[in-house]
Amino acid sequence: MAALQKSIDKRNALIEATIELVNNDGFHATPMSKIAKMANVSPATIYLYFDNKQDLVNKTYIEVKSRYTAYAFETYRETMSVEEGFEVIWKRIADFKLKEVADAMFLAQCDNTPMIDEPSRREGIKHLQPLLDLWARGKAEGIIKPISDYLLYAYSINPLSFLMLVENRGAIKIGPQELEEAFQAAWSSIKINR
Amino acid sequence: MAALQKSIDKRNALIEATIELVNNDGFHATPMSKIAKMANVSPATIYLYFDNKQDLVNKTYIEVKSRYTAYAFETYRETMSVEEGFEVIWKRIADFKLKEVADAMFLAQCDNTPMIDEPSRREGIKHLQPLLDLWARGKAEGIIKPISDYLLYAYSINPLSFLMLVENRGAIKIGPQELEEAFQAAWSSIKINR
Amino acid sequence: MAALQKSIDKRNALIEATIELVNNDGFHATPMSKIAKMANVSPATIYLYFDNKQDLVNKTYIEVKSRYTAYAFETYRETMSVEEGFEVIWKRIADFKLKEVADAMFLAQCDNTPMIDEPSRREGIKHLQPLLDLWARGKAEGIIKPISDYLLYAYSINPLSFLMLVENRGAIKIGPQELEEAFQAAWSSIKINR
Amino acid sequence: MAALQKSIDKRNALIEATIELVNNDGFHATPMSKIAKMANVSPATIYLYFDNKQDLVNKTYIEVKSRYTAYAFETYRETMSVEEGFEVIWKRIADFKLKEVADAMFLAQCDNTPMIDEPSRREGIKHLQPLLDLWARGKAEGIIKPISDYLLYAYSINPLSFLMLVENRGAIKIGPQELEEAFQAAWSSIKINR
DNA sequence: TATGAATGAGCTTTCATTCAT
DNA sequence: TATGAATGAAAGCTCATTCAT
Repeated sequence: MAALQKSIDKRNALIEATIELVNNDGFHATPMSKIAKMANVSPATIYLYFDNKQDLVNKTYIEVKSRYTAYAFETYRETMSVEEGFEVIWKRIADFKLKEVADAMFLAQCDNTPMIDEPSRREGIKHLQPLLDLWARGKAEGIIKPISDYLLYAYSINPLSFLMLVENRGAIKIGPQELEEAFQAAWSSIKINR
Repeated sequence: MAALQKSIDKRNALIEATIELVNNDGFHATPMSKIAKMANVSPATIYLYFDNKQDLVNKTYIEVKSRYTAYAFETYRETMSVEEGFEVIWKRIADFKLKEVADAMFLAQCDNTPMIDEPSRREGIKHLQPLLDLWARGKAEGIIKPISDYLLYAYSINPLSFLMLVENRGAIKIGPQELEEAFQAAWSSIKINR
Repeated sequence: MAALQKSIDKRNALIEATIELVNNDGFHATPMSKIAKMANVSPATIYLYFDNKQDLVNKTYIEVKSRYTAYAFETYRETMSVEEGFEVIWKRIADFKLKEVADAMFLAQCDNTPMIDEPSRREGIKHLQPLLDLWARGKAEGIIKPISDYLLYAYSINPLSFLMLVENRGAIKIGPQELEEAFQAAWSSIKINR
Repeated sequence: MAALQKSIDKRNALIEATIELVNNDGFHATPMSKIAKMANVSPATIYLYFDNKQDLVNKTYIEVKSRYTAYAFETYRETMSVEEGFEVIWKRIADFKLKEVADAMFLAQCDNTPMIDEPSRREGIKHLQPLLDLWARGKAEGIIKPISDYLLYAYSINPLSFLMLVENRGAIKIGPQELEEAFQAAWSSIKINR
């Protein structure tokens, strides 16, 4: 039990170190030895938990992506109306991107870079299903535009990544008002106008 | 004259090789020797045109970014109405992102990664001014929402990068219809509803 | 214990390889890879023991210089008379320079070249103090000329470096007779004539 | 004539640049391109005057060595007595080493380093003959010790190189008094005591 | 004679990975 | 399970030298 916990702790420490270092320097500029040092283990120990560097970063990606989706859907219930459901999910996602900055930046880098392999990428999207279901419901009810889910995502969810990045580079501050404006922009872009 | 042209050709070949290889493998996974080989020069020759690898990628970024903005604004005239102007610019940008795929992917990687240094990043944004001016006009005329330019960009322009990426990974095909839908989503998100 | 010994052995092998190769080819003409090969380690292993090439040569210098002074003063006792003391030290130095040829040549190159950094140079001279003390005593007793220690060194000790070099280039042979002549010349140049 | 002069000027500029740069950085740390730049010529031009880098430094050595000996013997006449002759030559050499610092440092580096090839080294000593002749005369007259010329050189001439070096590193200042003391030490070491 | 552009070879150093313990 | 020492391979970069002009 204690031994198992220690193992889990080490694995976690490695994942966290990977996130922080890759965020600062990028994947290839981050040596395994540095990750090991930050996680307080020997470089050789990494290979007890992961096959190689690519595997480490793939697994880190999947882990972070699943934290992201878990957070996104935690308060959402399928009984909610489409409008309410979307707002609940959207605000959780915004929350995550603005508060869990390290995780969010890591995902942004993974998603725009050839650093993650395809299988892991696919694994990462899996858990987005509840949002797709909500959209399907919204389309059926004539509330959401009948367009590709990718378009819906591009216009309602993805802008949050961009906003998180520029806030992080110090260009803007996203307060409650900006958040509300952002939500209105997101909703405007995908809802059907009557 | 011929000598000067040959120099320009070599510099260009290096820039193009950098774009293609960084797109495929990422910045750090692309060795200078590979760039040299693809540009048909010796590794040492790169250093006649650029100070070092960082300088090469910075200059490539600035070059690509300026191609992008030049293309974006080529058919836009300040005499156009806000609606017309935005549509013209938006469609040129969409065109660029979907046709000049290599350039667009390169920019996406640069913008989401710590691979470009700050001065070059700032240099890169400079040429976006006409769009900001148009938005200012639109806000004054009560056509565009009075919100931060970053928000406007996040919702009306940036989604195109995401769409380009997923199209490139083979997930979707952006045809004329999807483009029109995307434009409507973009415009909906930033225009004021009456 | 055995591991520690192996570490020390490797470090020593690297130091000895550095001396030999720098003697033959000079500092900059000696690649790290050649040093590694001669010490029977991988090039990367050098960097476990030394920060970089400059550090390797600095540390080698300090090591050799301290062997030199240790040898020079080993049989000297402060209870000896000035004459006896000087003769004892001088002959030990001569011994060292003529027998430990590799070490002596290495020092000659370091001392006449910008290849060692200043801090290491200063560190290297530290241990010459007993000779300076002996000279101070000699001056106080009216046996040694009251002139700068640098002058005393230039005329009584430094010529041995020159003789070692020319013997090594095959121009002369320093036998017992030449050594005695050299000692007389050294002593003549610094003692006060009555 | 003017063309010839220009050629000679370029050759000289290259020699002088070599001396200065090798003094500062050492032979191998001095790139041909830097020498070319300092001499205000193209790198390719060096190869019109010298076969390669080794040849350049060899020829520079010979040139500097011959300046040195020319200076040393300029005021000496074979009609002078041994004592007077030695003093005249010694003081000229001291003058040279303390005033033509760049030349003297360059020679010190060449003489203690494997950077000059053997033929050039031999060529360099040739012109020392008048001093050897003087010593032969001194030995015949019972004024100079009947010992190897190398020993005489080691004790009477070579110390000046050491003194020049330490003065140059800022450790001492060689004024008229120190010079006289040095001369006395030199003379003491080689003259026969009666 | 003189050049600037070009380069192949080789340098120092780093790093993902392994291995003896 | 855990490690620190070790390394082969490869990276970025430099430089003596050449070549087209």
